[in-house]
Amino acid sequence: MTTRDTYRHGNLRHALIAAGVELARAGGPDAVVLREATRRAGVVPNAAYRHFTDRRALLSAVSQAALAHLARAMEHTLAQAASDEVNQSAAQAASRPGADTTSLSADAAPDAAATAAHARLRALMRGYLGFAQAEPGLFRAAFATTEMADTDAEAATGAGGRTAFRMLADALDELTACGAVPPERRPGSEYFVWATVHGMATLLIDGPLRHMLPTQVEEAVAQVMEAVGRGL
Amino acid sequence: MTTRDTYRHGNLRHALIAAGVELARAGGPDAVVLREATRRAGVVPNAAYRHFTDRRALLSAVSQAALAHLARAMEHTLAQAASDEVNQSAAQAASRPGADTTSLSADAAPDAAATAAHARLRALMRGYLGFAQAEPGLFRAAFATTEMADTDAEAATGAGGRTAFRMLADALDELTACGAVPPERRPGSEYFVWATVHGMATLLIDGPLRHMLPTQVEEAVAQVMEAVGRGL
DNA sequence: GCATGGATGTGGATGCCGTCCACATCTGGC
DNA sequence: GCCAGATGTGGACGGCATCCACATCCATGC
Repeated sequence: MTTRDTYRHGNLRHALIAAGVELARAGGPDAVVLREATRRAGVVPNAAYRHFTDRRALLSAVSQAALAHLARAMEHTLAQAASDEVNQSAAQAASRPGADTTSLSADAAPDAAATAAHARLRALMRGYLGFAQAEPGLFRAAFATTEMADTDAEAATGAGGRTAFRMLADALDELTACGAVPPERRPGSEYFVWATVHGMATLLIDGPLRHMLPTQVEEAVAQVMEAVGRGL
Repeated sequence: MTTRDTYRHGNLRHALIAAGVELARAGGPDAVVLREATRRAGVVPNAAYRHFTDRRALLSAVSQAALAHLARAMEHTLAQAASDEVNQSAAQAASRPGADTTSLSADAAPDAAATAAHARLRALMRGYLGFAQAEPGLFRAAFATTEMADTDAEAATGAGGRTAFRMLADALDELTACGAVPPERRPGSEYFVWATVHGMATLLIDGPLRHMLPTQVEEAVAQVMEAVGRGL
């Protein structure tokens, strides 16, 4: 379509990954077909082998990109929760005239920091689950590669430079720091949280909850998130 | 190898599923290749189409078989836990001479039933995770089909006629019956448990915990199971 | 006892896919 | 301005899923 005036400088690599992401979005990891990606990039199949040793290598790059999308979705819900918190605190302050609006944590209940940290963790879980539901193909592709240990690799991060897994871990650190989680339970707790949220995601997009009504889904998700909170 | 003296009577169907299970065991769902399965059954590729409309249909049947294997593994650990419990109770009774050995739940602590029910749930979770680790290819194949809602289908059960999911639900019912889980939290709690244990399984076989030492794995698993218990 | 029709397996072909090898072309550094 | 290495092209191979037409077999009904 658009003139490509040569693919030097590694443009083809990016074009192939972008095409692969679209394929994954529409059909999951199995739909990431090397020949189709090259076709969309307006190039002959073999050209891909100058940038990826394998189909698996292309899929792996697509997977990284998908993980980055996941991380961005979580950043988004996290930021949203933060602004909600500010608004809510402001409203509280407004309803209590004379309170100091600038020190948010000091004027609230003693464990305001803990509830805020809990809200952040919940926001991250919501972001994770929301992404899985909004982009099931991308979500599956993100975890399709057996070498998914690269969850913490370079290209799999959001705008803030953190991976999805890292964001969960950081939220747990915050919970521990403000005393909401006993320190002796902190190590390894990201596995619990990640496992639960990831399992819930697969339950929602591939499992028995697949065709539930949105309200029922919402209820099940809320219930699971509460159980996670109790389990920490 | 063995003479087949005709495949009438649907023998070929079973032969193909068996071959598919072996392929899945060795290489996961993608390794379930229709032509290879027919080759192993000593038959021409097209013969498969008399019994399965599709490659996907074959994979689906293999998936059911894999789910049955999972259910059997869980039945096994459950039975083991039951016998352990008997032995332990017997030992307790022996150390307390004069106690009645025949009524196990009556002579123990007030919540003996609850601890036993907890032990059963833990045994099921161990069975789930153990199967995933012992047979990762089969485990992945079990959940490869998008239509995995058939988790509660005919052929996916163990010897006792229950699916893996059902066994978890029954254990939760027992926990509720003996008061270990508040009744208002019971509905939907199987999603929490299943999600956590399933997510943990994928973490163990595909994720960052993949190359952990067995002792570390054991510790992480124990920790997650405790968190589940708290979360219920 | 035997014909017949539906179920089951065979043969051959098509089109897509991943991947390999040899060749063309472009481009940055000398 | 030339050359070497990087990049894209052309053509080919074997494997796969799937389709159509044909062969064979077995149970059923006469």
